[in-house]
Amino acid sequence: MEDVARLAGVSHQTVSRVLNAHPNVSAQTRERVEQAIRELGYRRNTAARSLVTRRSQTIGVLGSDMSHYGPANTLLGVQQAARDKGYFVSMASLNEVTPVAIQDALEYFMMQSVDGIVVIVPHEAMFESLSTISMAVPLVAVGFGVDERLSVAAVNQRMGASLAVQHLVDLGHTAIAHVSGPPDWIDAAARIDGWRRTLAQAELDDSVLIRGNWSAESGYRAGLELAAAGKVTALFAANDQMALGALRAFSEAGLRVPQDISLVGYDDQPEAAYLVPPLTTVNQGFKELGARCMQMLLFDMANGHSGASSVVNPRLVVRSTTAPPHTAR
Amino acid sequence: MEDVARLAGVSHQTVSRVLNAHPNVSAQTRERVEQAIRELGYRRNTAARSLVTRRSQTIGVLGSDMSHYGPANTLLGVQQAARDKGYFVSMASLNEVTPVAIQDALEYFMMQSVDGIVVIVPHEAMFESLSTISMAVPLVAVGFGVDERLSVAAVNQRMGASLAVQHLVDLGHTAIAHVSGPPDWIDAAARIDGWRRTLAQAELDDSVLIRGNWSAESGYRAGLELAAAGKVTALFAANDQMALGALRAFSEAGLRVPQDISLVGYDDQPEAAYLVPPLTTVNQGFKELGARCMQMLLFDMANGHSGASSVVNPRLVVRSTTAPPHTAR
DNA sequence: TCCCCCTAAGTTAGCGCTAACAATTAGCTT
DNA sequence: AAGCTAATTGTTAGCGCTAACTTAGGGGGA
Repeated sequence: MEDVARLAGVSHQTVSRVLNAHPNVSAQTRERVEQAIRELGYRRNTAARSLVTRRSQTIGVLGSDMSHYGPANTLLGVQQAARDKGYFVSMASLNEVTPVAIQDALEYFMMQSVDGIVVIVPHEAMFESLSTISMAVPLVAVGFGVDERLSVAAVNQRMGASLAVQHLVDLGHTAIAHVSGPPDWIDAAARIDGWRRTLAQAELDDSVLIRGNWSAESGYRAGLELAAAGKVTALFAANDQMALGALRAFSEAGLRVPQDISLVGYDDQPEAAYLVPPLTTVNQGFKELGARCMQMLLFDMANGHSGASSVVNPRLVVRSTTAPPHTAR
Repeated sequence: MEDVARLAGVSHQTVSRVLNAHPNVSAQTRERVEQAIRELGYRRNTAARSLVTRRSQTIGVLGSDMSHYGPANTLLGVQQAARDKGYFVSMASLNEVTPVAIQDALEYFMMQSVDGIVVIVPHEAMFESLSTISMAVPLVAVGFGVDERLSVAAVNQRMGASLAVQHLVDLGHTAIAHVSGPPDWIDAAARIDGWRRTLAQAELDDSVLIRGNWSAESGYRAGLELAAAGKVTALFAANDQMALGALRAFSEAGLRVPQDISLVGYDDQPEAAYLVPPLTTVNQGFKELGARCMQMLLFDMANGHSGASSVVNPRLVVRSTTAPPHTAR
């Protein structure tokens, strides 16, 4: 910085002011300094800066199940939003969701003196751990229910499920099944709940619930089961992969989609538009979720813990796997 | 640190010595200091430490395609290894593999003054970009071929493919097909090559190559195609998902696995053991890969750029989808 | 016994930056 | 024209740590 100052013929403090966009620098000086910075390829030393400002410009992201579409994309969304806001992202991932592992990971972030933490661990167990821990830095949890002890950013899963189911109801379906994710996943539970409530509101039967595990395989098995029973005209799958499995099962069983049975997925994975037929599904907007996370975290970092929540509304994407029941060819 | 020193009745430098495991501290003093640290819950300030030592204890991990099994698990492996070695992990992910995006991400890491960089971008295009860039900090690339300009840690994909194909050859198969990944992925190309070479060595035909895209869907289509043609008795799929798709296609086509057709996957994803029948596949050892990455990076960080390479050998996991051709029931 | 050396501490300086304050200049107002 | 304000720049101190140097106390060999 001293070198830059010398080259620009100013003091190091003026260079600092230029870098921090301080208002009281004349346009001419600013230009000279910027020129010198470019010329020398100067980069500010983060450590020195952190030492005096007492912020690291780093946020910690704690994750688990990163091989799944939801968590992986939430991480990407948060990462992108953080980078856009000038923050660095440090990550730690949990192999197992236990209090000890969580504690360790948080300790690791404290050692790094992160300015804030985002938690992407979509299990009920995490919520319990988190709500008993008192944190030294702001923390935003992704996907949990509203709770004043925690700042939360989430996609409204119940609404997403409602959107899907209501769409089927509106088309005239009266027997609508659901293949769910593992119920210890918060999102899976919320989607089951949304499915159930929407059916209740329409005074329809909610007895056909099949427990899946997110895999195409489990969707396939569910599809086979439903085709054999022949009791429903529509299926709401808790993710696109299970929908894909079901699609195959239906085709094997000689059921045409959507003429004989309608199908709605969840996630709007890129391939959803390219299935045959293209899958009606629910888009969760992970970019938006990531941006909201950062926004909340920045707010909490500025004003202290808020316990607020920010809910992103999912969007139904209607493609070709849904139609009124028993459509003539 | 001053507080700790006061409580332990020593100078702050002695505290520093204890924290850095300096030899010239008496056991008794060390104990007193450690006690004081525990009592006060003291944590060393990373920024101050970085400022004087000129290292950030942070490595940057540049990734892409994090929704795929390989990249995601490599990231996890590197992350774990880094944490074990006392390093923090900063991540940046690429939405598109272009020189500009790569340059931006590397610049971002330089701003953070990372001590080293790991690149997990399994595309040919990345290799070209990287080998023209000269880096200010050590960089280890994952999965590229050996090249003295780059330090590389990789799984020996050709060997993995060989293991799979040789296993089929040893069982007596003479017509062995391959469903590959997209050929701009380095791993996909290497597996094709391994398949081809092993067949050549056994003087077998390598004409049945089907280009897949990693998805179960593409494996399914390949399976259908092969079943219809009826020319091969074995299929080597470039990942487990495609193997899964093929498995279903074979079953639809009335082909029994392994009696009528043998199948080998690649990746050894957790679910591979639970397919029906359990899938013979190739295990890549991402933990080991991550550890090797860190080991090389640490070496390069200590001794300057090495251009060395470290190759992890994959392991064939024989389960139930492979058998000699045309086995009687 | 004396001196030297080795061990276990303490003291000092400075890493590169920003905040707070001080100083200078220019531009008004009266 | 004196005096005041505002805008711009410079000077100084210190963030919390480690490296390098300094000091104080014991042994052990001559």
